[in-house]
Amino acid sequence: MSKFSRTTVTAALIYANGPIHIGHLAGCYLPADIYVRFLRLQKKDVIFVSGTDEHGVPITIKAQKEGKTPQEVVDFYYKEIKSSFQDFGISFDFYGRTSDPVHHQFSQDFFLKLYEEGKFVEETTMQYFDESANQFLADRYITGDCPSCKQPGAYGDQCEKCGTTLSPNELLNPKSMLSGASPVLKPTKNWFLPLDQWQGELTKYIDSHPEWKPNVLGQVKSWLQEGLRPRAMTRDLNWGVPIPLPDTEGKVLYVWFDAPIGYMSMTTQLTPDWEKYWKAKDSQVVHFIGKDNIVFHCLIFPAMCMAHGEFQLADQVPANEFMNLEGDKISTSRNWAVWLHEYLQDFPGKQDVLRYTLTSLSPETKDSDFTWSDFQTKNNSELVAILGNFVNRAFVLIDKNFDSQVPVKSAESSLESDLMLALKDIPAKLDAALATFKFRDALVIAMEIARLGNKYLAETEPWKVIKEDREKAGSILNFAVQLVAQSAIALEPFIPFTSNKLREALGMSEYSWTHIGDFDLIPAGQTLKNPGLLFDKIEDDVIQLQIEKLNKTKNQMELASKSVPNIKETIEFDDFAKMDIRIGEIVAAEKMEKSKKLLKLTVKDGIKERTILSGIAEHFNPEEVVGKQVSFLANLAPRKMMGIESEGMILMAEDADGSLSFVQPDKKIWNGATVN
RNA sequence: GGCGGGGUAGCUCAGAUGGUUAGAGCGUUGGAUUCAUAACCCAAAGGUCGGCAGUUCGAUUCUGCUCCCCGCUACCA
Repeated sequence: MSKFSRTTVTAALIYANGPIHIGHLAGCYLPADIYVRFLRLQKKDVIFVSGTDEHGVPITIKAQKEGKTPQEVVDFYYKEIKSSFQDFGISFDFYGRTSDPVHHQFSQDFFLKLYEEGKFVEETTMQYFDESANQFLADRYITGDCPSCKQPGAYGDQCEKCGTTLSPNELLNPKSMLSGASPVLKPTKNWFLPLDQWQGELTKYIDSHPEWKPNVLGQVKSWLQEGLRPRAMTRDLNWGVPIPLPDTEGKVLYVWFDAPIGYMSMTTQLTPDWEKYWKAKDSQVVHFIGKDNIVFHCLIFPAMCMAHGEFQLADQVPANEFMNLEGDKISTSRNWAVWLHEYLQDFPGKQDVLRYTLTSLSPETKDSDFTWSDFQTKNNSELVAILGNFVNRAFVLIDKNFDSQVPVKSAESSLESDLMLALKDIPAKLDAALATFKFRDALVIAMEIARLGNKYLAETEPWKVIKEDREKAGSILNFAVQLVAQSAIALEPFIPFTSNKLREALGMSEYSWTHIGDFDLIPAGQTLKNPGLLFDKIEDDVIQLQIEKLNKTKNQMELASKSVPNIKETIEFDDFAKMDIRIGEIVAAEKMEKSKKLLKLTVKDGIKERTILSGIAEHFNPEEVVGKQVSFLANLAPRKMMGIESEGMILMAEDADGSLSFVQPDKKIWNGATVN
C-alpha cells in the first residue's frame, strides 16, 4: 500500500489577467479534479487547493492600459476565473489568491526565515531607473526600438514584432512606459537564491523519482545538465508582496517566489490543520501543472523548500503538454481559444460534454489538438450512443414494464456470470490508470461498463423475454440497473454532473469507489425517476457555427497582421544622410555553422569584398542568393555574431505573409553604387 | 546549432525490460436487430510501428546515423 496517509493536491496558480479557456482546463485543472474526486470516492484524506497568481508586471501593465489599479484588475479576474471553475465542477477545497493579506504574511515569513538563515546571496546589479517616476523599471516597463528589426514598440524582454528575445540594455532609445522619459542605469540590490548550491541535492531528489513522466524528467535533467545559476527572488516593483526588510521600498518578492508558496498559504485558510498536509512525512504532495511550469515546480520551488527545511517536497508532478485548437496554438492575445464562459453560453448545461472531450483528448504525453469535429463525435458516438443510450434503454424498459420499480433479481444464467466476469477486472484497471495519472485510459475503462450494459441487453433481449417470462425479464433489468449505478460511480470523477443526475434518478444516497462491481447496489422495489435523455445529439450546424466563429477571429487576426505599420517618427534630412546605402553583389554565401537563421554572405562593394551576416537562412538557400545584386547599409558599425564579424546589413522587404525579398536595382549596375 | 518531447491503422492515441496472429476508441464496409436519441449488437477490411545501417538466433521495441513535427535556448545589425 501507499506509504502516504494523506494527499495534498495543487493545481497551478493561474495568472489573473484574462479569462480561462479549454487549454487551461485540459492542462491541469481537469486532471487534478479527476484525481481528487477519485481519491475522495475512496474516502482518502485529500485536499485540493489552487488560486490566482495576482502579482507581477503584466498585471500592472494591463491595469495601466485600462486605467484601473492592479487590485481592480485582479479582483475582476479572480471572480471570473473562480466562477468558471465552479461552473465546470472543478472541486477545489479552497480557491485563493496571492493578493490576500494571509498570503502576503505567509510568504514574507518564508522569505524572512531564508534571509535570517543566510540562504540568500545579495547582489547589486545595474537596472534602468525612471527618475521622474522615481522607480526601477522591470523589463516589460521599458520600451524602445528593437535592435533587431528596428521597429519601435519593443519591450525590454522581447520584441513582439519580430519575436526576438531581448534584455533591456539592448534596446535603442529606451523609454519608460511610466513617464515616457529616458531611463538611466542605476545600481539596485536584489536577493538571489543560489540554485547552484542546491544542484547536488536537487539532482538526488530528481533521481529518486524515475517514475515521473518523460517530458518532466527530460526538461528537468536538461536544466541540471546545463548547471543551475543563482536566480533573483526579488524584483524592483511596487505591485507584489513587499520585502519584509528595512529600506526595501519599491521592492517585492519575485512572483515565482511567492506564487508556489501560495499553495501553502491557501491551505492555512482552508484548515487550521494545514501543517499536517505540508510538513508530515506521510503526506503526499502532488502538483498538477502544464509543461511551462515544470522547471519552477521541479527545481526552483523544491530548492526553496530545501532551503526552508520544513516542507514536504512534491512526490508527483504530473505535467501535461499543451492542447492546440484546430491545429493552432491556443493564444489569449490572438483570441484563438474556446473561452469557458462563452462555451457555457453556447452549450448551456453541457459541462460534462466538454469535460469528457477534453479528458479523452488530454495532452498527457504530447501536444494534442482539440477540434470541434472531435467534440461532436465524442458527444454523438460515445456519450449519446453508448452511455446515454444504455441508461435510457434501462430506464424506459423499467418504466414501461415495471412501473418504474426496480424488479427483483432471480437466478443467474451464464450470461450474468459472463457479465460479472467481464466487470471483475474493471475496478483494478481503473484504479491503476487513475493512480498513475493516465486519465485518458481511465475514461475508456470507465465507459466500458456502459458498453457491457449495451451488450448485455442485446444478448438477453428483455423486451422479448417479457412476453413469456416476466420474472426473468425483471431480473435482467435489475442487472441493467446495477450497471447504471456502477457507471454513475466510475464516471463521477470525469463527468460529475451526469453522475449526480444518475444517482438522483436511482435514489443512491450512499456510494463509494468500492461499489464498482457490486450488483446489489440498488435494492429491488426502489422507485426510479427517469432522468430523461442524459445527452443530446449535437447537429452539424451547431458545430459549423463554432468553426465559423473561429474562422472569423482568424480572418480578423490576419487582417490585423497585414495592416501596414504606422509611419515612424519624422526625421530630418541629416538623419537620413547619415545612412550610407549601397549596391553590392553577393559573390559567395554559406550557412553559418550552429545557426538556424544566419547566412554568411560575401558581398562585392566595388572597393573590396566584405562579410555580412544576415538572418535569412530560413528563407533562402545559399545557392539561390549568389550572384544577386542587393542593397545594403554600408556604414553600420560592425558587430560580431557567432564569432564572426558582420560588416553591414542587407536590406530586406517583408511581405504580408512574412516572406522576405531583396531590395534590388531594376537593371544591372556597378557595384558600389550609392542609393539616395 | 544545443537540449528536451514526439513520429505506430483513414483520424485521435495506447503498447512492447527484444520473441508466436502489434492494440483501443472513432471512422469505413458487411450482417443482425428494433427496448433505445438511424442509437445498440456481431463481423470484416485496414499498419514493411518515419528512413538507413548495426547488435542479436530474432528488433517496431536496444545502439548509431538520418529525415520530419513541437517546445526551450543561442543567433536575424
